[in-house]
Amino acid sequence: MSVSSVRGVAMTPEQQLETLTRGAVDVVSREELLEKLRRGKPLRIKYGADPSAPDLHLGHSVPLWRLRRFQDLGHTIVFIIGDFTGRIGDPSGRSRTRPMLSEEEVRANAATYAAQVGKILDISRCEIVYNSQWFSEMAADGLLRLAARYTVARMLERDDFAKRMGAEAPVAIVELLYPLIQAYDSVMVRADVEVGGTDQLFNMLVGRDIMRAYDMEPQVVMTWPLLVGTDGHEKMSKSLGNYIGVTDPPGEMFGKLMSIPDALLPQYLELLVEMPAEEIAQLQQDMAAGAVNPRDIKDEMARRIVALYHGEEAAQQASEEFRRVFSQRELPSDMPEIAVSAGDLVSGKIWLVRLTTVAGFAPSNSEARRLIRQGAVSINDQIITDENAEVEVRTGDVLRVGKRRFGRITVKPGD
RNA sequence: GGAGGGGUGCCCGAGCGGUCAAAGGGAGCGGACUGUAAAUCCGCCGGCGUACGCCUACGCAGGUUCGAAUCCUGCCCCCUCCA
Repeated sequence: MSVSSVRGVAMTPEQQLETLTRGAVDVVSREELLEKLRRGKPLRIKYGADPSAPDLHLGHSVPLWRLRRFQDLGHTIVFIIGDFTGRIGDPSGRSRTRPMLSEEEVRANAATYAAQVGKILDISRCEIVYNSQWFSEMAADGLLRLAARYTVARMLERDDFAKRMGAEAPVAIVELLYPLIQAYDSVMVRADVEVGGTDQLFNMLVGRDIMRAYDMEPQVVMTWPLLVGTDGHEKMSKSLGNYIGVTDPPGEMFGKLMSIPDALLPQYLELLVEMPAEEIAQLQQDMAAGAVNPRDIKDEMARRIVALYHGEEAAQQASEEFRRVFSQRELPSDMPEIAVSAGDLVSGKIWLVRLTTVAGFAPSNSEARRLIRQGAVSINDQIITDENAEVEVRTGDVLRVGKRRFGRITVKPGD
């Protein structure tokens, strides 16, 4: 068997280089990568995972799909679960200390993580290692020896340290250590290549220096752009709430993809469905000229992306459902049930504010009142704006709040 | 160790004894317009069952005062400069 074949088609090292680096922002360096490929042995490709946030989103998927190319070419993906750092608790983010994770939590998160990564990579062919394996045994002298290999000045060059210092925001000592920790991982797994988002460039480059300091051949570093989130401005991240999770149900994934600003389309087409640059350029022209409706491009793209994670059929359904609910303003075919206890009804009626909060469509009565006053709440398409309204409900009635919150009421016998 | 600056709502930021649930901006939410796009416009934006009422809130804990985000004391935390 050949290490350099895709579906049986042999590739020369030069062709591999071409495939593997397509769309990359940084490759440090192409020459070194080519050299490694020429040796004809499977390369070890490192990818670091944070065990505190096991929710994979499309932003993560960008480097992961590139790892998939490596895997298809017979190379070995090495996943490092950063449980050591996760257990210490990273005080960065300046507002609150991240919670420390117990060993069980880390394991559970890692398992979730692996399951999600499995949607993109063949996980059975990946090596999964925990960095606590070596760090929990490293004594203070080992850490000091590692720290001695790097200088403060070089560490402070890092963009976000510089920015935070400038903004008078705190930078904890351990944060300076993080790049070293990550770099040492590269030493321990004997990485040939490390890939990540452009925000990881600095850390990964430190990896090269540290590997040299430990007399190893430095890893090749490759970065891909950070995907911008659904808000159209910030990078996709869970904490900003602008993310599309790979485990989002088809309908939700589809809807989120449809709601991205048009300006994001070229980037999404390139990074998520790997549309060739010429095609993207052509589409942009057509859109500018009004020859195609961006909505249709989005629909096509959303279908392709949903299909990657949920299959063709689910993708097709999501598209049709979307059209039905949002274009034609019909009711969704599937709505969550709102259970109302008969005991909550007074002669068949319930306070609308209460109904809204019970349904989970508003976090507080005050919020529910606001929504009602603003005309966002309807029952069976009847908008009700009286916040004091007592409404009659029967099983089967549909409560709607805003554009996208729907529920079908079920009256349960109760005390 | 010394000197100085600062901690306000999800974020930024004004307020510096009453008229403060706290200006302004951002984010978010709702409505209009649409393609669940962008832009724009209007409205909302701590909680409490129906309330010119009550509770919670301006780092934490006390105090002064009829009354404190605003003054005083102690503590915690951040930043800058010097050592």
